[in-house]
Amino acid sequence: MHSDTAALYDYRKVVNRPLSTAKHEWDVTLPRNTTRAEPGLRGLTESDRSGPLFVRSLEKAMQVLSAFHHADSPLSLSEIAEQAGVDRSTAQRMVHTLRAMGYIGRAADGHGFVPGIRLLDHTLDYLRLDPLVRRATPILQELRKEVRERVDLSLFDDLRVVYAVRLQSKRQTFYTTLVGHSVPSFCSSGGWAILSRLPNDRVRDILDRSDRRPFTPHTVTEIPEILEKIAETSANGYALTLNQILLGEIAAGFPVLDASGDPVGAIHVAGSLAEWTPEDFVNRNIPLALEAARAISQY
Amino acid sequence: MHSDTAALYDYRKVVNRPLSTAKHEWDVTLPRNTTRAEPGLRGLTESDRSGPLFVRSLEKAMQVLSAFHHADSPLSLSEIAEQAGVDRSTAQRMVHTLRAMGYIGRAADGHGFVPGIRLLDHTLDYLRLDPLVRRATPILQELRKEVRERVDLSLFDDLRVVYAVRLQSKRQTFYTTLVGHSVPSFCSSGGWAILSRLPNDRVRDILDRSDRRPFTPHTVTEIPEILEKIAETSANGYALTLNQILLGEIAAGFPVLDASGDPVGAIHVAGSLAEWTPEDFVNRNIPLALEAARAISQY
DNA sequence: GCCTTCTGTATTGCATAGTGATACGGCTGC
DNA sequence: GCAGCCGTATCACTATGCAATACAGAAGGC
Repeated sequence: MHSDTAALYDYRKVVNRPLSTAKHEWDVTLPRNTTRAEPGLRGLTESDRSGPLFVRSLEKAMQVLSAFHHADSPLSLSEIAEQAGVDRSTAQRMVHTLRAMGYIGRAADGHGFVPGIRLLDHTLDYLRLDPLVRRATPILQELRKEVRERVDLSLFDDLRVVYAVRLQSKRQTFYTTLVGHSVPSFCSSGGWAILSRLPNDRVRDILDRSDRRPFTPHTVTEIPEILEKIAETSANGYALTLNQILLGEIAAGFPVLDASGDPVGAIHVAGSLAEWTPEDFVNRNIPLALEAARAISQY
Repeated sequence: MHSDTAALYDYRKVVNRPLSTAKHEWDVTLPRNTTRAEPGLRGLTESDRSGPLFVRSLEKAMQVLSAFHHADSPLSLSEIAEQAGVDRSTAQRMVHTLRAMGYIGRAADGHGFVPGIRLLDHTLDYLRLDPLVRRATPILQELRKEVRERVDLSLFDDLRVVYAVRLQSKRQTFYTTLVGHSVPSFCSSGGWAILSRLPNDRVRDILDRSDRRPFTPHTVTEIPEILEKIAETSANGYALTLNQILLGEIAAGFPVLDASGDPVGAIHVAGSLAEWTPEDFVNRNIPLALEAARAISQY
């Protein structure tokens, strides 16, 4: 975990963060800031960024691709330029090149651009090569057979956790099926599970830097309260969240550790409060999931 | 569908295709060439590639990222350089930059590089913004409730179809859960379903350009026979494959059409020949899936 | 033990490759 | 009809990315 702190990059400085404008179908089923979590702060400072090894045109290209992070429909060239913080000419060249390679496509109606299917090839590479995903997948499938609820694997990425493997239950919303979706560490069951295995100062640092806007009226946003929850999690060996990200959702998170005992991800079981009392949910699902999390961990 | 044929790019000319060396766990459960399908031929010719709008450094960067397509473990800089067809210095600069942005990470043991988690952000963008994925997800979930087998949505990409939504059954292998996985059009149920809605010369062209190596002893590889299967598919309105990609697998594929009637993807139902006779499989699952495919189509 | 061969990282002068202002024709909507 | 977008095309300038080369540390052979 400490290995990569040298190469850091705060991409948020260069990618503008416009307010998300809710207007599409799933916005009514999910609080509109569900996609809010941002990629991990990597804080490569100006010094590294101006180093002779840093390829600025590539940086711009990735900013162009990232313009879609805040989009909810196809983007025009000017919109891409604006979102990416580059001028129209640069956007034009980058889009042209990315399009030639399949990383950007045209929208179905011919107006505007959308992410290209070739991106999914890299998704596969990531999932295939990640040792955690490799190890977890069969175990998660076993677990899913026993507990008939949603089961996920999420990966720790600083202020957020990113869903990498998703096994569905019958009740689903759009976002709860998508790989790549992420939620903040500070208020998710996976986040608490991971934070509970991190040193205190690291936890403080993460909470301090987190954008702690609530997802539901019940989202815990005050640091003392979060710390309390994390302490509970630490004592129990798992995290239990009610109504934190989604109203009516109950979720349990279990830390997954690497060989040196550092948390690298979490597995989750999530159900509906309409079907479960918290007690039943815990009694029924926790033991199996705990066992699964231990089996995946290498510590 | 015909809109984007101007921007073409044959990335295979620049990315070497080494033989895949099987040695990891899932290679024993799957034929080793299951990942063989290559990203769609986009054949941007030298003319476009040397145009003043084409950013060569970006091309090299993406080739570097694509080096992982043929990897089954972390890659060293030299390996990346070799796979990507660039010199070590270029690989160094690209890796440095991509790493700073989170698109490449170090392997857990500190030796070599692996794809970075930030790639999953773009996965999410792709899935969120693709109209087909949006429309299909809830319908696929409905369908999954009825037929208790594996249900997928795949997207047409020239010589291959790419899995974008995957709803599991109890019996699973590693690859059958991963988004981004792709299989050739010429021998998959989704591929046949799509080809059955394409004009004849287009089908011929695709078959001619396909690398038609068999996946199993039963894979249909001869063009006349494939054409026959496609004709059947066309007559039935769905494709039925036995042992084509995976031994013991039976799969049905259903074309999904866009507003102008062109096929843009397919949905699948897949089961095990150990549990189903083909007749039962057809009788039990086809009607529901056909209806689902129609509901997703916009034609 | 030493020697070879890998790793990943760092430096530097040169010219090419990317830059960005500016222009154009084709839509859409007022 | 004009205004304002869209995506595309051109071109002179110089900043930017290039590739050869050098380096320290780890791994592996013998």
